This record gives sequence, C-alpha cells and structure tokens, in this order.
Amino acid sequence: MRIDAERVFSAHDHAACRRATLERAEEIVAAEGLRLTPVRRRTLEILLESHQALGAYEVLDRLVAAGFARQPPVAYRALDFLVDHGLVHRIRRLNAFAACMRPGEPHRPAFLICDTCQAVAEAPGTGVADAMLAAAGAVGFEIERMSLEAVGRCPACREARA
Amino acid sequence: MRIDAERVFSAHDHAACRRATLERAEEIVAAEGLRLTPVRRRTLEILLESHQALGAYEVLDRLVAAGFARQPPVAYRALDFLVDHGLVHRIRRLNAFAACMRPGEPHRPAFLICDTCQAVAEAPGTGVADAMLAAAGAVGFEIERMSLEAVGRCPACREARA
DNA sequence: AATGAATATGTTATAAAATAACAAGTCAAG
DNA sequence: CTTGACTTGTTATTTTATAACATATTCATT
Ligand SMILES: [Zn+2]
Ligand SMILES: [Zn+2]
Ligand SMILES: [Zn+2]
Ligand SMILES: [Zn+2]
Repeated sequence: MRIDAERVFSAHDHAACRRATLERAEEIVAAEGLRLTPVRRRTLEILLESHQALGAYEVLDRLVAAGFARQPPVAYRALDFLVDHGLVHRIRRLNAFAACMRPGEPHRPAFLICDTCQAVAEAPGTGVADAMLAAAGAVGFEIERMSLEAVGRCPACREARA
Repeated sequence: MRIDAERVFSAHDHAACRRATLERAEEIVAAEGLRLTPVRRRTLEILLESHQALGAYEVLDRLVAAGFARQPPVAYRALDFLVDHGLVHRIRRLNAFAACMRPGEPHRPAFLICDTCQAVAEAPGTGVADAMLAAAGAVGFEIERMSLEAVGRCPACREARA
C-alpha cells in the first residue's frame, strides 16, 4: 500500500481504506481487552468517513443523527477513549480529531493539513519527530508528547489552483 | 549570548533578558512603521515578565490591573497584533501566548514546553522545521505555517526530580 | 487648519470548545 | 449474588475566541 499521505491526498478506494482501518482498530481493541462500545465504534466510523478532521461538536451532531444524546460529554468521552488508545489523533491547530490511518503501529505522527480541502494526512517517515527529539536532546529537554502540524496546500489542491 | 533554550531553562539575568528583548521589539516596530500603542506595549511587557506562556484571559487580568477594560477583545487584539508582527508566538497546545525571544530574526520556531515549571523555549536550530518541509515536499505538500511543539521536562526540572 | 482614509479602541453580545460533578446503569470476577 | 471497575446519562459551568458596530485617533493630503 502507498504511504499514508500519498493515499490521503489522492483519489483512492476510500470505502476499502475505511473498512480496512476499522477492522484493524477492532483487532487492536480485542487484543488489548478494551471495549469498543456502540458510541465509541460509531465515533470512529464517523471520523473514518473522510480524511478530514472533525471538531467534537461536528462529531456530536453526527452521533445525534445516530440516536445518541446531544451532550458534549458523549462526544468527548468517546473521542478521549479513541485518542488514549491510539485510534484517533487530536489536531490541536484545528481543535479537531482525525482517525489514525495506521492504528497499532507505534508512531509519532506529523500532520499535513490542507486548508483548501481540509484533508489531514500523517507525513511519511519519522524525520520530523526525530529532529524534534534531537533538538530537545541538545539542550537536555526530555520530551513526553509532541504536536507536529503543518498547514498548507495538498498536491491535488495545488494542481487545481495552478 | 547562549542559545535561547539554554537561557530560558536556566537561571539567568531575566531583567536584562526582558529589557533587551523589549528594546529589540521597539526597534522592529519603529523600523516597520508600526504602532506599539500602550495596550500593545503593556501586553508585550506582561508576556516578557517570565518565560511562561499565558492564556489570553490571564493577560487580560493583568491588563485590567494596569487600568484597561476587562473585555476579551482588548487582550485578543493586542495579542493578534503582536503575533502578526512576530513579537509573540501562539502556543496552540496550551491555548496560550509566549513572547518571542528573538524578534526580528526570521525563524520557524519549535517549542519546548516544560509541564513542570511551564517555561516555554524555542528549540535551537531549524532542524525541526527543515524536517517538516522535507517530509511535506516528499509528498508534494506545500507548507504555509506550522506548529511544532513538544511537552516534557526541562533540564532544571529533571534535575529537581532526580 | 480642514478633509478623508486608514487604523485603533470601546463596548455589547455571542459563539465555540472543553470540563466538572454526580447519579445511574452494566458487566465480569470472585 | 455481590463487589468493584468501568461506562453512560444528565445538568451545569468554565474556558477560549470572535462577531458586530460605534467611536476615536492618526496621518497624509488638500
Ligand atoms: Zn481513505
Ligand atoms: Zn487539499
Ligand atoms: Zn529571560
Ligand atoms: Zn521546567
């Protein structure tokens, strides 16, 4: 399979993309003895519908459409669970959430966020995180978590504008 | 002078550090024909009081103490001006703002945020931004802006805990 | 000095994002 | 069946950020 960002930013069989990722998520949840309850599963499905990040309240709207109560904790609790277990990433720059496209593979994602089509992809490789670790190490800073996010224009949207 | 992160995370003559940065900011403002009005100047001074990031409402509290009205736009407008002109950085991960310690020098900062003492420093070098540009370039993504932020423990706080 | 455009401030109100707190339900192990 | 951990339901509130519009100030030009 092509690397993540190339796939996300191109036309692809997203139905298959989504299905495979959801199956992978289910395997992980099963393997770790976690409970992918209805609201959690539906939340993940909602985020897998596209490669765009969704705000908690957009997720909540769609959960309401699926019969859940319109109360912020409903969405935040499901999202927090998914983030805690690596199935969803939080995009701080957008106050939003995006499904992880490679759940189970330990990774330190750097995000590429298209501000034209709103697609969010994980940048290939570990170079960005490695550079951050190196820069921190040089001054004796010990990193626990990082947010590596870039906003700009994806290949398809550059093409379209040109 | 020692590189930024080393200075920020160590005991240093912060009165001089603050004074020098404020002077530098004034030079930039003068050179670019901008107006460092009282509320903007005071906002910058507030952020220069320490190397910790402050939320907009913390800044507002201190502006109130200095005689300005307690209304969010007062703080947000001053902060937006300072951010737009490179005198202050926005730390997305904290929903907060920190004074830039090297105003005028074009840079693509990566932030090191100590979650023990709340100090925020700009990581040395351009390695992190370079890595992000390289990763994006590899998939044809064109970056406009980036947020590169790491949370962890600064040298002093590691020492203290050990 | 008077004019007018651009910039900056004052003010009210609201939107958007996130969490606190506590009660009630579910479920599997002992 | 009971205990204890986890999950959900629900109300309310807090925190962060912006919209919108009126007024005032600045500054270049007449
Ligand atoms: Zn896809
Ligand atoms: Zn795009
Ligand atoms: Zn200092
Ligand atoms: Zn520290």
